Amino acid sequence: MRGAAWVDSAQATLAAAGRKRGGARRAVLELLGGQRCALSAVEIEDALRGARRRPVSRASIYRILDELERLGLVQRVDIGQAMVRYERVCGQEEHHHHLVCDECGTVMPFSDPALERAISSLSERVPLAVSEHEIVIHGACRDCAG
Amino acid sequence: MRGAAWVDSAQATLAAAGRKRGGARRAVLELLGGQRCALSAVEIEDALRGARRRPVSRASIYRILDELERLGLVQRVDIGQAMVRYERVCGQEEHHHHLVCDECGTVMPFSDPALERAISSLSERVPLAVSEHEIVIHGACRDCAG
DNA sequence: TTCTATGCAAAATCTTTGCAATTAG
DNA sequence: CTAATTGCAAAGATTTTGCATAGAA
Repeated sequence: MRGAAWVDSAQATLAAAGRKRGGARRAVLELLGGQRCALSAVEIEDALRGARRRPVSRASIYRILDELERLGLVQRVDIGQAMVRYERVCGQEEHHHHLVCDECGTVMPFSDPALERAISSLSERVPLAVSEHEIVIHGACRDCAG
Repeated sequence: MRGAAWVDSAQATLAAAGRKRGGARRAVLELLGGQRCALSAVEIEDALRGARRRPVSRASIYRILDELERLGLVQRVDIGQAMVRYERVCGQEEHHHHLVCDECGTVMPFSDPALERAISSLSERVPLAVSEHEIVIHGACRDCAG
């Protein structure tokens, strides 16, 4: 699913849930739609204030992200720094995990079929009704490793 | 490595780094030594105040955890809730990951050789000098799933 | 004595909530 | 008109820092 398609589908889901269309939420949706990887609330606020987009107050950003998460349109990603990040959910075809550079904080996506197989086989043998999983690989990126 | 052995080895590492022995740090070390899985700073504070242990101020807990992490004696574990947890590092033989119940917040350890193989093979093909990895599986525990 | 360790209080972050004003349907 | 949306400000929660005192070597 491309970003624009995700925005449309998100708007439809929101409408079906009885929500109205506000400018703040639209700005957040469009930003996330153009994003490949996870952003924190603060990064979203800065991005919306910086560019030619509509500035959105931080409280609204948190409320909007919370609602999008409840509707399954974005997912929380915990990759450290005691901060929550969110990224859009696009179904299996874009399922991925994260590489984090502990030096500069850069986050990159990756995916690996063998890893997914190992996880899904494991999920059946675990004392938990598994809903999702998250893999974070830490290290030094090429720039920082020198 | 058992908990007591880890405490001793941690004390030795601290001494080698020129640190002196304070009561607050000792209490934190002994608590972590007896722990199988990750604790947050607040959980550590509560545990130390509650039991017959020595109460330690929160600021000291953060400073101590930070130092232990720099010395490689504990590692941060980011399992969500926008909160950092720490657990002792015991070498490969106790390497594990985490199951998190999103309902009640319970955290359980697990390990899986197939998963580790997939990760280590992946680590060589990734644009990052990998230092560690973290896997979190979310879901509902048996109590909460009903 | 000298440098580390610690507690307390204040500051800095990140996140949530209450309330009033605005806006979509 | 009615309910959802939003911003602002205040409250909460987690983490960090400054400073003075206590403690170990």
